[in-house]
Amino acid sequence: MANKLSQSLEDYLEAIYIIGLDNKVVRVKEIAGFLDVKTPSVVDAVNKLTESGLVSHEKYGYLELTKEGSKLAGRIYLKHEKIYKFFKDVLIVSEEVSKKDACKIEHYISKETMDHMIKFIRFIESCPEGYPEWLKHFKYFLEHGKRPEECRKK
Amino acid sequence: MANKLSQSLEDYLEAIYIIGLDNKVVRVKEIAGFLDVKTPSVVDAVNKLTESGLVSHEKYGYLELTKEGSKLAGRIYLKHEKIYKFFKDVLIVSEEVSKKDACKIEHYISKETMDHMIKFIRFIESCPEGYPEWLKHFKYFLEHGKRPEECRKK
DNA sequence: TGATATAGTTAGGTATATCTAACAATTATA
DNA sequence: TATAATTGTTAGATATACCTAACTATATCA
Repeated sequence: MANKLSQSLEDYLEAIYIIGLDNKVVRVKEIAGFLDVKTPSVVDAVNKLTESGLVSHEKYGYLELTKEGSKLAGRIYLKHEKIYKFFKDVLIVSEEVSKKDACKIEHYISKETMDHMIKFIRFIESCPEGYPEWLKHFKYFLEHGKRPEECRKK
Repeated sequence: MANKLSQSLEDYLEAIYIIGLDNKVVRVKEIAGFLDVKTPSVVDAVNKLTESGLVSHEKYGYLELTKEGSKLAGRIYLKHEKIYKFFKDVLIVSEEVSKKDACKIEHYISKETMDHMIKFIRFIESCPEGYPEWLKHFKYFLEHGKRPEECRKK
């Protein structure tokens, strides 16, 4: 049914989803604030999403995701969360930058790469020793530009 | 001097750089083939890059990167290479998909994340035991959906 | 060297995604 | 409840990045 969305439309859809998560009513103005655009841009985008059957919206009223829209938005948001987590917890990137990069990259990463990123996180979390030694070493490597002694002399 | 380029213009600049790497003469038609667009699109883009001082191009003649253009293109290409390598060698993603994703993501990744990715690769390569045990385990985890025995019983 | 093939350019069109300014509907309040 | 404030919409402009079709320059070779 719904064709592939542009980056921009994915952003609008995701914004509606995220605003809705806080049990907030979703309005055009909210979305504009969230995405830092003006309201006519939101109206345009929402019209397109409505035509695609992803959003329902009566004029001057509130906005809601359809079942299909919600499913798709959820999938986009999940990607966002996982990429964010990967950058922050594996690559030890600052929260702020991890978030910013995830916002962009979520639109472009393929299924396979996403899948492997998720499995990498799961791999780390399944470490029987808790936080993996090697990841501690990577942290050290980042901070000091070299491996810790215990590691190098092996 | 040169303002930040759009994704599209970065792609054109990088294409010129890559075609040039093979000691090939760079022509409009080559670029069109490389990026899978038509020649008028290339002409448009090249005009913009010329105006920005990144490319020199006499009408109906060959194309060359200026010093500045070459430097910038090299930086973009380096990102591409590193992201590709990270996906392929760390996340064990197929070559094809790693390449495709790197092509997109190179335009959006921030300095910090890029830097940490590069350091992660360097971290792995500096492993005193050669190919790290934990990375072998991740490979196993990917293939079997669980950690290898030796790892779990610890 | 003149005809033809190839490559490059120009002109003009389409789609997306933004904006401002003007206007309309809804909501809040004096 | 009439008026003002807020929110949403429409109309029309701009910029990017493509495209096709028509045209022009350059290169090839008969």
